[in-house]
Amino acid sequence: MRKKIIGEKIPTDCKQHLKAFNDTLDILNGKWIVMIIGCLAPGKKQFMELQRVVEGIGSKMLSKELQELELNGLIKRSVQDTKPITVEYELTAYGRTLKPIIDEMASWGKQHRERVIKEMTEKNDF
Amino acid sequence: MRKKIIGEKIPTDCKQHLKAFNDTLDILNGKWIVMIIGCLAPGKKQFMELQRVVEGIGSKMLSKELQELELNGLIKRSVQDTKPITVEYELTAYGRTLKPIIDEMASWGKQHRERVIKEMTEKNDF
DNA sequence: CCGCATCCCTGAGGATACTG
DNA sequence: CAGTATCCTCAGGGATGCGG
Repeated sequence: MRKKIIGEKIPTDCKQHLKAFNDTLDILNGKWIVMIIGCLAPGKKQFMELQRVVEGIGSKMLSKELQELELNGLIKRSVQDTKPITVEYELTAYGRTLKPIIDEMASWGKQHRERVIKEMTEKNDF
Repeated sequence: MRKKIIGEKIPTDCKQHLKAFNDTLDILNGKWIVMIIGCLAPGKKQFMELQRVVEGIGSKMLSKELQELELNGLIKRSVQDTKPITVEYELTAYGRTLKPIIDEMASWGKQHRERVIKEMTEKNDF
């Protein structure tokens, strides 16, 4: 069975814009994806290191998300033939092109959170 | 039970950046959310109009997504006391602040799709 | 160390039917 | 017209255990 690289959420061919948006959304949508990207941003890391840093993720999910990222060309996997085999993951240049989007979303989310909290305290709604 | 406005995907308080990102992601994540926003962009619409334009969505989902959007202050709901009651939905100014993000994601997704397709045809991988 | 296989559970989302 | 209620499905994701 082929792996899904490009999502197919939209049934009718309405609005390419939408399809394109959903492609991006699908990629960023994994529960740990962005955290992994963030952890990989400073430099290459091994599987174990990632699992320790991302804390909370199981090996299954980590491996799965890494595969997805690799399929999409966002990270590079390289096997080192050390004693017990080790594997290094690193962000590709292409992977870094996601940063502006992630940052913008984070920025919007930050001000949104502040906005919501302000509203709540004003209305004394809790 | 209180409605969820701000997501709580991240357990430990690691990285505010991440939390902020996920707030935005949660909002945009509904299957129909962006399509609804897109349909509302040109101007106000009624429930039925939306359901017709978005085609494929059921009334349950539409109503649920609209409520979420309203809770987040992205759209405004106004009841008209016409013969059989009608309701109008419209994007708020705040809701429009999402446009840059949506556009950027769509743009990235578009070039990503092209990139993937190009790779596939090159490798003759299918 | 790096994963894959397996089982299980939860929640998003669809179908359908019903009210004001 | 504008929803709400109910039931059902299915894929995302967690826990655990095994093999190279």
